[in-house]
Amino acid sequence: MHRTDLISIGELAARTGVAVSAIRFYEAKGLIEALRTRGGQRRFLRADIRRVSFILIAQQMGLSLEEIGAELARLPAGRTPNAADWTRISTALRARIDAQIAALTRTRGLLDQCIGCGCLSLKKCRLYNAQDKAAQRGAGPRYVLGDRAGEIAEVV
Amino acid sequence: MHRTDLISIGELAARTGVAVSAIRFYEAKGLIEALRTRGGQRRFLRADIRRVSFILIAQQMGLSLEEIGAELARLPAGRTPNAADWTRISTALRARIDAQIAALTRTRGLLDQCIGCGCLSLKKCRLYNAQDKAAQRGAGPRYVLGDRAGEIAEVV
DNA sequence: ATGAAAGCTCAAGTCAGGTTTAGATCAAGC
DNA sequence: GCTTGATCTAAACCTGACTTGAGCTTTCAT
Repeated sequence: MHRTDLISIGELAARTGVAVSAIRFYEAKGLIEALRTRGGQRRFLRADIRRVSFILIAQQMGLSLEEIGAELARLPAGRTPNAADWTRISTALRARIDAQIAALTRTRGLLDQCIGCGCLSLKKCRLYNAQDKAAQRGAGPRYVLGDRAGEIAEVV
Repeated sequence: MHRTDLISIGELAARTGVAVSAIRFYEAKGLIEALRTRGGQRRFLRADIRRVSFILIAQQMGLSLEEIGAELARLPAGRTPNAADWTRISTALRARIDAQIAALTRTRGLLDQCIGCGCLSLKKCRLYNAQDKAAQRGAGPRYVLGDRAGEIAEVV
């Protein structure tokens, strides 16, 4: 069986469902590494499919690329994450999800009290004042609006 | 009682805990409106404190500024949201939060199955596939990883 | 040997939700 | 009247996670 050990960026992209540009981006960020052909094209190891998979899954769990990079960097010498690594990391992720769910549930409870109250007063509103915001992930910067709540003075 | 009807941007900022720059930003986005002094400085109605409060709370519930703007625009002639509006909107928000919690709970269940599995195979991984992130490039409905998944999952 | 497809680099653009900066002007207390 | 602090505008900058474009080069099947 002839199947080469090295795959092109296009193949890596196709097999992971990630755009070619994203793979270059990950490489630039140091999340993955590539060998080069004489002509300068990238060649990846098959194991990198797994590595990219790891990135995607971890990302879905809410880790930033930076955090993912930190996890990957912790592995010995460019090793691809294996089962043991995944267990360690996914266990940590579970805690994270638990916290997110708890925060949302708390918010929902407050919202229930708010429905029909209509106070819309920052001073009184327990919903607003609840410290835990729903930790939703998405595109763009999330500016944590932090501890300014103390400054909020009397509202109309 | 002398208390002016109109407040400066600084006072609005202080009373809502929002930065002055953010208030100008909201105005630019059409979320709030300001009168002007002869000299060109903004003057807000006291009711705008409530309006900004609405923005903050809705934001906390996960609405984007665009969505918030749409809600505000729906109110008659620059009116500030009142109790009835809030009830309507917060009821909708509750559904949204319910959905978020449901999604997270589902993910957590999958993660539990994943912990210790360590497959990291995009083809098999129900966690990843749950998110339904299909690869839309090129020909073929390759569900990522394609035919060589066995090879890839072999690390386990 | 050739022509299309895929790849390369580097710079810049995108979106959200703002903040920062610069230089000028306004409002108000003494 | 003067000074000080608040405000003004416009534009640039920020993070994160990428994408897009321009202009060339490499690879591969025929």
